[in-house]
Amino acid sequence: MYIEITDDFSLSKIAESGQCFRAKLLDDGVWRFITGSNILHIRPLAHNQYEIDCTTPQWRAVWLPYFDLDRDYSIIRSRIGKTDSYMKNAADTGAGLRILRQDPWEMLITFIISQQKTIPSIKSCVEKIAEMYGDTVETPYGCVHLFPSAGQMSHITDEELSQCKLGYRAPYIRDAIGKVASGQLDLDTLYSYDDIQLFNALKSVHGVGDKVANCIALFAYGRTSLVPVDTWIRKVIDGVYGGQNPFTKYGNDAGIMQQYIFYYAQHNKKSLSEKPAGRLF
DNA sequence: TATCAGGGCCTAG
DNA sequence: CTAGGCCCTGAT
Repeated sequence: MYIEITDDFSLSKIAESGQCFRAKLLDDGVWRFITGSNILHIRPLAHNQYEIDCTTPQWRAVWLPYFDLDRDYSIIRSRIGKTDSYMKNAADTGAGLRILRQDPWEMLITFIISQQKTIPSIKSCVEKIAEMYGDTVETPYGCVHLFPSAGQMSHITDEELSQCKLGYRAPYIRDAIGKVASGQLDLDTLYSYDDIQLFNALKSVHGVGDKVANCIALFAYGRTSLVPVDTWIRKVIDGVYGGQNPFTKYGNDAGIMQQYIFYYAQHNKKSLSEKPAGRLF
């Protein structure tokens, strides 16, 4: 079926944004996204039109919230003040990015893995886990491995875990599996928690620190006021903004600004030597 | 071939 | 509170 999306929406930028690691460009300009047991094939056409291979109820129930399409990102971008020129450049460059609402279990495991790894390395780990333990689904574009549930992963042996190239993170993953599979940590109930409660609950898992907890809260639970500070964001805060956090003043949009800047800094390293708004110095 | 840094976190002191 | 170690991969 066909749909129209008029707000900011770039599949390539979303796929390269460092928040999802399994999105893939297939043949014929078709993108594939996976979340939980849902698989979407989507092809951009002209005039904001997209061809998709799911039903209207599936689109509304799963993919519309997944892509955060009820939020108007172009308005959010337009509210960036002229005094914050670096932020404005980042948002102009990153226009089309969206904060995804992804599966919490997959994000918990994925962002534990992410520490001290490059994005290509994270992708290969996640893909390996899906191949080894996830359900297999046949699609017109080939077979897809879903990300395994905590229950499915609870049977993994230590030897199998080490095959996934997790390194020192293996015991962290083991702890996450144990807590979630046993019900000690119920990721669904966390939706009803406020930001602080959610943050603390996530940090109860071994290997989940401030940065990873913020990533899960932002990229799974849609907590857009939270800002994960990784090495790139750190470079921008220190090098461009003189150590002064530029995100807090954006309130509920702070996490979205973080995503524009992460994308901008990663794809345009020269930007790290840009001058910010003159008023800041 | 060698070296470095990577969407950090834990532990020891 | 801070420094050091960590398991491995992709990039240079």
